[in-house]
This record gives sequence, C-alpha cells and structure tokens, in this order.
Amino acid sequence: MAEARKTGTRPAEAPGKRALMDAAVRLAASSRCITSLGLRELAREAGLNPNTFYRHFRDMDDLGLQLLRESNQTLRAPLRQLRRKAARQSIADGSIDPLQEEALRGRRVAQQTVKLYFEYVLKHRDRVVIAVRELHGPSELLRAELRKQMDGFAEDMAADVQALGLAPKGISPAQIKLIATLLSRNLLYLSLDYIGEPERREAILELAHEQINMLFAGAYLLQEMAKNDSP
Amino acid sequence: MAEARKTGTRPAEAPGKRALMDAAVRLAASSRCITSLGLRELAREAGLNPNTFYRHFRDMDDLGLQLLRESNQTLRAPLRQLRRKAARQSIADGSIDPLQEEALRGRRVAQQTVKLYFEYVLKHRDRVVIAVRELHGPSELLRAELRKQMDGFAEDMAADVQALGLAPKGISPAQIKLIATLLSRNLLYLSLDYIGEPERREAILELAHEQINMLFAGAYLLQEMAKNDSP
DNA sequence: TGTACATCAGTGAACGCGCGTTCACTGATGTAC
DNA sequence: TGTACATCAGTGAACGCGCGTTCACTGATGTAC
Repeated sequence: MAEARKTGTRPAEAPGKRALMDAAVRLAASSRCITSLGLRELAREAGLNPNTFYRHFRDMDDLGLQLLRESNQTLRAPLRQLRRKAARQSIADGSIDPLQEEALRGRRVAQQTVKLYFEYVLKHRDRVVIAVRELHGPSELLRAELRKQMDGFAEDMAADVQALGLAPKGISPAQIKLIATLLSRNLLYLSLDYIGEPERREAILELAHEQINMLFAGAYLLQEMAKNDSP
Repeated sequence: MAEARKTGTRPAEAPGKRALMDAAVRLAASSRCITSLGLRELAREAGLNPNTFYRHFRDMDDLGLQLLRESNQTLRAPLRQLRRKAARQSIADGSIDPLQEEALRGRRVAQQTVKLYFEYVLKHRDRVVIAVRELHGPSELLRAELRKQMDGFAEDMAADVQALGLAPKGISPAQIKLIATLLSRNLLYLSLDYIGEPERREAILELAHEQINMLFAGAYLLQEMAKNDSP
C-alpha cells in the first residue's frame, strides 16, 4: 500500500483482501478444501475481523475463484518461458553430428523443460496443491474454472511444441494437441508426487521424461504405420 | 440383516453402520470431501441418531478409510476380470492372417478393456468420484491409502499384460510396469471425464485408446532404437 | 430347557462452543465545488 | 486553497443455530450353566 500512495494511484488491492487470500492459501494447502474453509478460521489466520471477509468476497466459492485465477496468472506465462528457455539452451551446444542433433533436440528440450517445470512447481507448491485438489474438489464452479485453465496449459504446450519444432517430423497438429493434453495433465499429477515425495524426485523426473519420449515416439511410429498401410 | 439371521450367523455388519456408510457415499459424491462431512449431517441423511456414529467409527477419517477399502474390494477384482474377459473375446474370431492377428490382438484387447472399464466405472461412479477426490484430498491418511490402492491396480495391470501377452514383443517387464503405472492413473482421470461429460464419451474412449497405443508403440520403438544404438 | 448375565446397536436429552451473518459504527482517502 | 460529502476498508458486539461430544438409558441377541 505504501507504493500505491507513492505513485499516487489508488491501491489496486486492499491489504485485508491480500491477507485473506494468503491465509486461504496457507490453510487450504496444509489441510483443507477451499470450499470447506471457515470464514472465521480464515479471518483468525489473517489477523482480521471476521466481518472484513464480506468487504471483499461474497462467499468461499468467490474467494476460491479469485485465488485460482491469480494462481493461473502466476503460473501460466512463466511456464511458457521455461519451455522457450529450455529450447534456447538446447540449441546452443551443437557440437555433434547435426542429423543426430536434430533428432535428439526435442528430447533434450523436454528433459530440460521438465526439470525447470518441477523446480518452478516446487517454488509454488501451495498454489499447485490447491489447484489439483480443487480440480477434483466438491465445488462445480471451481472445477470448471480449473478445467478451463488446464485447457489453456495444454494449448500453450501444443503451440510451443509446434513453434519450436520439438516433435518428431510429420506428427500432425491434432496428434500434438492430443499429446499436449495428456502431458499437461500427467505432469501436473507427477509434480504433486515431486512435491510430496522428496526422496523420489530423481525417479519422478526420469518417469516424466520417459513418458514424454514414449508418447512422441509412439505417435511417430503409429503414423508411419498408418502411412505404410494405405498410401 | 435378514439373510444373516436365516443363515444363523451373527450379522457381520450392523444395519446402522451400513446406512451411515451409504449416506457418506451419497453426500461425499454429490458435494463434499469425506473429511469435511458433518457427523450430524451424516446421521440425518441415514435417518439415525447422531450418536450411532460413535458405535462404529472413531471419527471421519476412520469412516473414510473403511469406505475406501470397501470400494477397493468392489473394484479391484472385477477390473481384473474385465481384462481377462476382453482377452478371451479377442482371441475367438481369428479369421484373418495370423501374423497381423498377433500384432493387432493387444490393441483390440486394450480397446475392449477400456470400454468395459469405463462402463464398469460408470456403474460405480459415486465410489470412483470419491476415491479420486480423496486421492488429492486433505486427509494424509486417506491419500496414503489411495496411493497404495493405485499401486495395486498398476501391479494387476502389469501382471495381466504380461500373462496375457498383450504388449508388443520384447518390451521389458520394467517398461510394462512403468506403462501400467501411467495408464492406471490416466484411465482413472479419464474415467472421471467419462462420468462427468456424457456427450464426450465416445471421444474420451478414443482418447484413452489412442493413449494406450502410443505408449506401447513408443516403448517398442525406443527399445528398438536402443538395440540398434549399442548392440 | 430355562434362567441369569454380558454384549452391543441404537436412542434421547443436554452441554458448551464456534459458526455465519447482521447491524451500527469509525476513520482514512478521494471527489466536487 | 478550503470545505463538505461520498466511498470504502476495517471494527466490535450481538443473534440464533447447528455442531461434536457426553451421559444414562433401552431392548434385542448371544452365551454360560
């Protein structure tokens, strides 16, 4: 709020609202579904009067929705950047045979991306845990919002895979979209394991990587077979 | 309870306990995390005195655990049988070229199994929805139980794929286990979509099938490539 | 076969407590003139 | 530049209600002798 006054603009967000949303993140991540949080419980955690809640939210679903949208903004763009960063890095050291280079590039980008992805997820673990919980949670409203967000992630991934040329040659856009849908889901669930089972992190990374390879290799092989079947 | 008296044995399960568990299934499936159900709410739904709860359960986690174990018993063995049934059916009509036959068999079994699987899931939708919800739910106890159950499903699948010879030749047991782990998860989530989006059911079936094909084809290709790399 | 006792599912009343929601208030900031 | 008014975040007290838990009870069934 201090900066808000300095710049002369009205504060975009009341401190109490911020405090309530942060409190919700803390409580929901550690133990609850958002929708089953108590209003007084929340106010207590935030150090505010219970009544303050009503200044900013209609009910818990309302707060949940705002929270999930905020999380989405925090996560979506940075995750795209991770992919682009990984793609750039993997171009840099083109020392070996350029033909193999091409074939291996997608794989290396994938591996890099997954690693960065899991690290990023770990940094925002609370948000991620909450999102997954609500993805199958009791509130239809929140579930719908999250399904939409998941679609967004999948579209990003498909677009990037296309734009950066990460898929084996000849895989159709439709297949890429399919793989992206599957992967964005699976990576989300795997990232939960990554968060929850620190001792297995290496193995989970490996698993994710393997899964990506299998899907792309599989798509490639199936498509080649289809070509030979009826040319 | 009637049958129990007829056979002369003591009833294995009090009717009140049954009523409470059924009420919990109804309430949790339609709107809540198990752990956030109210004891009085439950008793009301079951048409019983609130106090009866304490005759059978320590707390909600206790009820949840018993519920999940019961569901597991309802689901695990029948799902294995589905696979065996599908495998038997797919052998029956061996009219075309036996070589292609062999290659296609795994695929057809997979397709059959997935179809039967989704149908079975639909029949037990409440149980399945609850299980997935608690798989990422707030109770550590229930999450652990479900992780164990998921491992069980994956092991079943891997064992069946091996025993029934459904994987392409030469895929290692380790790879089969990996694929089974991925698939048992993904099929679970897809089955939620199947339940929740009736208009997309055909598409979801197709998606599941495609995914299975890609994973097995991918595993096959990767393994062939590894062979050629360093023989 | 009968009787006395133990076990156990289910009842009903009562408790204190925290909940969501309401109302009327405060005090700071922004806006009009 | 000053003044009057509106807006809005946050407060504090109060309400009625449903919650989880307890205790003492009932009545059916199983068991010992």
